[in-house]
Amino acid sequence: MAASPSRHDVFQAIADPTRRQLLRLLGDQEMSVTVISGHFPMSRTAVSKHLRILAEAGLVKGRKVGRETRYRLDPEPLLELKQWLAYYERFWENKMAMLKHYVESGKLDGAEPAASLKAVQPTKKE
Amino acid sequence: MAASPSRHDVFQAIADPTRRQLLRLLGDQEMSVTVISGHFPMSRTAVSKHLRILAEAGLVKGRKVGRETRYRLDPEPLLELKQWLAYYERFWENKMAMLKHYVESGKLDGAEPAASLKAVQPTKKE
DNA sequence: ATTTTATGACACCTTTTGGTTTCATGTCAA
DNA sequence: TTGACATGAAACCAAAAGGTGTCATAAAAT
Repeated sequence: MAASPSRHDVFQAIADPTRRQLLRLLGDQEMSVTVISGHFPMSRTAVSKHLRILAEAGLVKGRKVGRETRYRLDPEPLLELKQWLAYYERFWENKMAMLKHYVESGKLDGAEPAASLKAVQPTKKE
Repeated sequence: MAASPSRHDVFQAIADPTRRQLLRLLGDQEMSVTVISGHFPMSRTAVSKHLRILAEAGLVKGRKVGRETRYRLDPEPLLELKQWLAYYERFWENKMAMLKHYVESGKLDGAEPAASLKAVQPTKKE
């Protein structure tokens, strides 16, 4: 499935639900592959391959302890994601500003703001 | 390629580099499919399918204007990503705390902190 | 020394992805 | 009305993803 090192980036790595679960699991504690596999409804081999992909992305680190390999989370690569996401902050700000405007001008009633966000930017006919 | 509505989530949507470029592009301004395609080295149809996936994830909205469809960014679903990411803040804090400890104990010199983060948690032999 | 356990490497299979080209349809312009 | 343009849908394809089972090997336990 995976061949050359670091063929997977953070974005790909977190795209899979199983791998996101793995990250959650490994944040709490270091665990061996077999123990980790116990938490998933798939084969140990499959889990192992997910771990490999996460490792390629730098999101987990494996450490050999006798005959077992223990994996743990390394959150550092998530910073890239955080930075990528930061770019879009300004758009949220815009949305909030527009929402505020609409609310103040009485075009929106007191409906739950979060649900209203999607409708804030009007689909203006041209 | 895609059949049922909303078969793609945000994590999958942003996993592809082309789609991330699309988001960047559509943040600045609303654009028609043909114009968008001009920015990419692939066929218009291919771009159109990426747009579809982004739309399924709610990240872009399409609006028909005469014979063309103009797409624009909708950053709202990125909030889910932001929340997911927020969970890992505490790990960064831990890392920073550990880094601070190491620096103060003189085990790390004044080397660039960002580059040192990966080495902060020592691979302790058991 | 022998056996069991933990893991990674392989070979293999099916589905999904990302891309292509072609075609049908709706809209705009002459 | 006729023709050009914009787009989405469909059929097709190669490669990657996600899974399986088997096997080889190293370490532990008996």
